[in-house]
Amino acid sequence: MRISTRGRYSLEALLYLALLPEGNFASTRSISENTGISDSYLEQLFIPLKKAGIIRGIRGAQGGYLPGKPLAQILVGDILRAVEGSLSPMMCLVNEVCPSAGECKTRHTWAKLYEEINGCVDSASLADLVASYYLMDKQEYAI
Amino acid sequence: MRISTRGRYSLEALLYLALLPEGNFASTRSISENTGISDSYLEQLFIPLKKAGIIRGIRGAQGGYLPGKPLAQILVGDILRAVEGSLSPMMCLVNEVCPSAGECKTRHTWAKLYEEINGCVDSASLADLVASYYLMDKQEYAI
DNA sequence: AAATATCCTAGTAATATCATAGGAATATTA
DNA sequence: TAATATTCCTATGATATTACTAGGATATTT
Repeated sequence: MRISTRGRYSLEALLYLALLPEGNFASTRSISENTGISDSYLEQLFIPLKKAGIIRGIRGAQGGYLPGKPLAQILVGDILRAVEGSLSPMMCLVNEVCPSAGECKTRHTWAKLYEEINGCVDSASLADLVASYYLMDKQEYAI
Repeated sequence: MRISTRGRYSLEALLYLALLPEGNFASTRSISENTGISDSYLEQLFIPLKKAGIIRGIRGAQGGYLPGKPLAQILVGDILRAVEGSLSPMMCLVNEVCPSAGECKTRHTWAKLYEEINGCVDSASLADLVASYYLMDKQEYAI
């Protein structure tokens, strides 16, 4: 029941981009230096993130990446699903083809958990994370 | 972000035991025949479930397994945690030793998700699953 | 043209998952 | 008491997933 490093690194990298001054961008190299995430691994993660419109790449020398849309429109769940695939606790809920869905005694349990997970990760946007980062800096912050 | 077959099989097997007439028990062999789960794999899963008091084993010929306490006291979360370990989406929340917990910008996100997951799986007991199984049988049941 | 990036694909090492196998201990039954 | 059926326990192997690394093509800036 873990979020892999793909999801963790992606969220950390995106928060890094989100904290840049509006309109600025950063290369994988500089993100790597500031976050400790391998830059070649970051490149790999950025492919699906770009495809999902979550980041935008600027090619060529002095290029880099920046958020692909307003921070309030980028949900934590969007980032995680882009790099991790569906957050369903059970594959049978994703492949809509499960033949025994009708008589499955546990399907409801998984379906509810699936909803809760999506609801939770979709309840916060990057804008929210940025806002609570500034709060965190000013006052003592307990988890 | 998946529950593995350990969790899935365990819940299915326990629901099977829960649906037996009060006080009855079943061998891994018969559970296997009725659920399609490999019996040697079931045996493996039953070790931690027994340790957690969720099931009780009766040794010898004509032995078997039965729920270890009243169904209302066996939460879905108890079963899953027994065989899967912590349901935390991020290991750093479990090892309380994360050195950068203080300045971690994403910890709150994971902590909240962790709470939601535990809250969800702990909101239903085996007694609840049994009850909704009988409902499911009587009326047409949409997920 | 040289340098610096993104972009894209392949490969590899480590880890986790999903079992299977075999045997010891224990209880029942004949 | 012997045979049988079962839990109990450990080890091992196969497969899948994760977590990277490497290298080169393409684009842009200087």
